Amino acid sequence: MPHTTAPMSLKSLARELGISAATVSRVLSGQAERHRISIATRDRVLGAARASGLVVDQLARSLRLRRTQSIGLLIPDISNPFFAQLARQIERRARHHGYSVLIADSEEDADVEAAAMTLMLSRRVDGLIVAPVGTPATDNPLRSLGGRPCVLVDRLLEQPSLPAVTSDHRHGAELATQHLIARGHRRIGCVEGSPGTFANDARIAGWRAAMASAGLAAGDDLVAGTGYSVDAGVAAARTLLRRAERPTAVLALGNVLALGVLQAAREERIIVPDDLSLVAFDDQLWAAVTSPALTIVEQPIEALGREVVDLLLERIAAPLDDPPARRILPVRLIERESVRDLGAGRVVPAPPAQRTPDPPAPAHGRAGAR
Amino acid sequence: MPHTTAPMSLKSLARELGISAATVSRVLSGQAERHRISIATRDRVLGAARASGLVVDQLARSLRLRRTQSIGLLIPDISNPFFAQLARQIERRARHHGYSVLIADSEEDADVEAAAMTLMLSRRVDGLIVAPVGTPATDNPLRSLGGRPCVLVDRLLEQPSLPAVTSDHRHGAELATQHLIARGHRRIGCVEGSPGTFANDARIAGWRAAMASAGLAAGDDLVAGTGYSVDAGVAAARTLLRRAERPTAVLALGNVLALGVLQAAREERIIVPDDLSLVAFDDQLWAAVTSPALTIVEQPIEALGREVVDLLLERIAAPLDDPPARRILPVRLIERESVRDLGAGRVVPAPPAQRTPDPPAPAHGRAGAR
DNA sequence: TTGAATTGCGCAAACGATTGTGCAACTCTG
DNA sequence: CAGAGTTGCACAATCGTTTGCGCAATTCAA
Repeated sequence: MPHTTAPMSLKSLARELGISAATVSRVLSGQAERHRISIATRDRVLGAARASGLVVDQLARSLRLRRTQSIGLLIPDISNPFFAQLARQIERRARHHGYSVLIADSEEDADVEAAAMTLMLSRRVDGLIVAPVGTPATDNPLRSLGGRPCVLVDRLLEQPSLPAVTSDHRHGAELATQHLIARGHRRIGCVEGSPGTFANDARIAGWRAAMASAGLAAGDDLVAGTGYSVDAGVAAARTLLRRAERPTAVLALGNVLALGVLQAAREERIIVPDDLSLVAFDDQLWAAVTSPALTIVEQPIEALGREVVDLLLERIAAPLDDPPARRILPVRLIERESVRDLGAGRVVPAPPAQRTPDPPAPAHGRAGAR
Repeated sequence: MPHTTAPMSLKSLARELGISAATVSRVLSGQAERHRISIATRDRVLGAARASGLVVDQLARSLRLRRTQSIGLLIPDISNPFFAQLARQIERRARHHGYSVLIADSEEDADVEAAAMTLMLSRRVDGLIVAPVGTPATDNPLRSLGGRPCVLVDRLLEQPSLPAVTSDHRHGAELATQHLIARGHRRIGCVEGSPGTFANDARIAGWRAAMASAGLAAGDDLVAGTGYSVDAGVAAARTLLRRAERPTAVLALGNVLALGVLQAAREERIIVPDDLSLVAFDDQLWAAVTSPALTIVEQPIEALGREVVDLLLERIAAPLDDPPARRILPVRLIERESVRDLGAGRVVPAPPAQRTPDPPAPAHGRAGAR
């Protein structure tokens, strides 16, 4: 029978029962045995607590215990599907361990990030999971968390050496590039996200490595991009596609960027994959129904969430475990229809475009529905 | 100069300065004037606070103030792009007003929802924003929040009469249906999400109304669907597409469902929009690059977030404002390429096969050649 | 019958902030 | 120079829990 009006507290329950708050507290926290509370008293407390719908105040509890049973999550853009899914996995795993999650969106802005982090620390989160915007300034809270553990996710940082969990961005890019090279592509461009962030730069490095070991040029004229938005993707793709020597393939270092590439290609009347092959990062539900269905480097989002939470919780339980562990999770390539096989080693220059209707592509790989 | 080791508190700062915590508190909260703290003391406090990187403990503050400056957000699936965007807007607006957001994902499960809500209440959120899973049981916390305000979003509820903000789901469905009817469609199906949830049912009602006022049948044989997932969408679309009298158009009551429809159509070798027109709900970045680009009923997500936060904060500031306001925000139709014009008023029957009442599962849909 | 052991629980001090009240030490005023 | 007014801050209670310590009352042993 819920009292709609009663902001019942442990204290008031104790008063009603004519016993001390201490006893109620001990009963409710299962310490009845250890403190030799009589069975009778215990049952009376339990019964009354249930009947009144008592929920103990976590605020007061946290204050006393110096532990909030909550963690902070700092994400650059929660509306980016990759981070949305990651956030979901993290929240789910944390809940599984009895932790709540305080989420903030840094909007890829270092100041917002710093402010949000300070706020979370002032709310006494037990630990922090951060996908950092970039290398933090010296007065950034990331550098002096109040002794509370912090684990990075998706993006590593050199400067403050913190434990981290990411997927193997570099290898993902290598895989994608090798895939294209094996299908005869020689000029392969990159539409990048935010230069300077770890995931982005690692992917660029992977691309460069693969190109180099195939003896191919990987100059700056093959890279463009200024951020993880569709518009930035469109602009970058346009730049690349208008180069004198147009790439026959591009890597889009993010699924939102792939949308930009697709859109730019439409505008320029360039057919994917006939005139331009495309490999994108981060699988999404819709990646199988774009035209064409996208070949994708998939990150293990669920594993990322699980690992990062577990790692943080380990640190919370036993701090000061000095060597900041780094877990790099494997990625895999999902082949769909956005890559054209140019045949053995031949570079086929793109023909002057002319719009052909979209072929009724048959369904292929299923989007990663978890 | 950040003390990496100092968990500085207002209290300890006061001790260091040789003054009382009361004074420090008053200075830090800008009450120096009102309490006639001398300029000298004020500056000494401010300086020391800045130098030591002091952040006041919000836990203790909240306990004393009986106000946490935080709100809870309960979402059925944060990885659904619609809710992810909504969450972002809500978090952003709340932050703008100085509130933090505690997010939980109910996974469309009433028990998880109830547990999460209880947890949030025990963490003393000042208010709650909920997209409810369904009509809550009598012992659901939604029915007896501890006197704290709660605003629903996206989904209304009849039972506990709470203020709410949604978009005009019903009118959106009417718009979409009228759009199709105006283009000559007569058999228009619905792929629904979770029957019983408000948004879903309102859309169905809108569809029925539009069909009825055009004198068209809107029977249950034109509706299918069991949830907001791609797989559910595929299954529902398959059911519809295999009916003896196949619809010439379908409404997908959610963007993820549209992906399912697209996929099912591929499998059945039915070309969109040539053989089947499609209108979906909730615009997404990728909706413009699917094949074909999707005609969409768009919800004003930013406005939804803004309104729901503002409404909640009003309630927090001045509770007991009895009439539970409901704000219904307008939607609009974005025309793209997934609807075919069948010509003025001509009823183009789907392949006029033999009239079989509800065949459970005919072998395979005809190859939609025409 | 008495001292020791056991049982069952309450007292009170934290945790770290906020705030109404009080009280010295000045500064005026006449 | 005495009383009144002002200035500048400290005291202590409070928010709701948790927990070390202690103390009555009962039971037991001798």
